[in-house]
Amino acid sequence: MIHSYNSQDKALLAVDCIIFGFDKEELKILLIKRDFEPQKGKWSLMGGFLKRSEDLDQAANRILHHLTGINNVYMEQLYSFSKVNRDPVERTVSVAYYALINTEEHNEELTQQYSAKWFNISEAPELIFDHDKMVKKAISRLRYRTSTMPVGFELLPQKFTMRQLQKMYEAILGEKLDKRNFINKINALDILHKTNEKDMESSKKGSFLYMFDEEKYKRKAADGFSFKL
Amino acid sequence: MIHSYNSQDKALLAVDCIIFGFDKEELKILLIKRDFEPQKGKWSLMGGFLKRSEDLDQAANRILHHLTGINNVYMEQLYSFSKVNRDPVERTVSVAYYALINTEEHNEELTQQYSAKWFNISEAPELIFDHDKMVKKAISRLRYRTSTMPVGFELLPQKFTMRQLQKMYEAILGEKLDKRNFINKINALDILHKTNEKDMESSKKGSFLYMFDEEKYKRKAADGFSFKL
DNA sequence: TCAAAAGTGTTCCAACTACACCCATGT
DNA sequence: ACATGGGTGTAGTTGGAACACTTTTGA
Repeated sequence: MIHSYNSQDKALLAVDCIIFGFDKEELKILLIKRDFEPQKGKWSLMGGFLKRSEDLDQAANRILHHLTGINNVYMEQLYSFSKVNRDPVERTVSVAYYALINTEEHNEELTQQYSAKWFNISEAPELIFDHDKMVKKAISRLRYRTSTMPVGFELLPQKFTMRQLQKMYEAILGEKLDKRNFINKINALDILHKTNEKDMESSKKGSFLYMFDEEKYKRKAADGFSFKL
Repeated sequence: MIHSYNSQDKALLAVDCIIFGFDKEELKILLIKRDFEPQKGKWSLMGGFLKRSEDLDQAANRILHHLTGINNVYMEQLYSFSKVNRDPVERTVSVAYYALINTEEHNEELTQQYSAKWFNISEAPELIFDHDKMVKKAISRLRYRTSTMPVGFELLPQKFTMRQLQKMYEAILGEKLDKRNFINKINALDILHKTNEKDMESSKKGSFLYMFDEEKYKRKAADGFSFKL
């Protein structure tokens, strides 16, 4: 049994980010066309390598920022993928992170300055390496998180309608929800603030805009959410 | 933006295992006295380094087997810990795994051949590095898993009493459960087989022994458990 | 006047909780 | 005979699910 540190194999440590967005109807992921070998030209998650001077959370944020200009978003470590030949060039272990971002705020820059593109979850192309597995796992984690805390305000603009919120949950969960039950439950949580503005784009009648109330949220969060739609 | 693989930093990849056991009354973890520097002599999780020829799951199993003689147990990847100075000797990222094992089957060998020792969760000594954080995270994952599938048959001997099962859940969840409600819920799941043997050790009357029914379980598992105590 | 989305409550049923007494046996 | 843990059922409450009509207004 040899325990000396320097007789051990080392590996490259990559970080790959699954970036979720939501755009009125569909849950989306952000992909880039890989501009280096191997698999140049194929679609890929946002990825990079861990540096000696940073931890994984920092690396994930740096990589996201670097490839998209985005900063300060919700990110969470997902899982580490380590099949021996997952990357054909080098032995690489990849730690996957997922993030939730608001597509409206971040659309232009992304698609223009960076060669990133949003894809509907259901229409995404095949990805390199084991990235498809990562996405699958991220979706299931996102669904779980849904029942744990009121996820996904990160995915919407600051002001949003009940209908948008509902559609977002439907997109995440992959099922239709009842309109009245949904509103009742959301209201029961008591973490929204109803503005007196209306969004006139989606209908003739117009629908009220709501905002997420951080104060109320924090008070609730203290004694632990549990939350089912 | 440099993408060449060989200009990247490499890191040591460690695997640390949180081994849970259950012994009549208390949830336990298995620790070893570290026999090499740094922090020689302090208590530690079971750990080792990833080899070039194996993936993380394999490494976790190898390490567990190597340090305890145990094979074929339930293990699951938990989280990767990566603070820059978490290990003072080398930049090391550690992937934590947790396992559930039956203490009765594995007690002798462990404490004798290997210098491993079981500690009650509440009485465990302070551990090296960030291992305490790992344990905390593992417990919360274990609690979650409890509501997802009938966890913890791994922790009991093949035949067990209702009371043992209940105590195990109480130990995991850290709260008392109502005897009658507990039995009703377990029976509603319909995954146990009642033998006609009795365990005479715990009481004068003796209590029936149950077994986990894998067939029934598999049929249920197909359409997704959801399970609350 | 019609089409399209917004808004709004009630009833029913299933699931969870709380709760107390008798039984079998060894000492 | 008594002390110890084993075993059993019900009533009340709560939370989730199903469900349909009226309102507003732009075209």
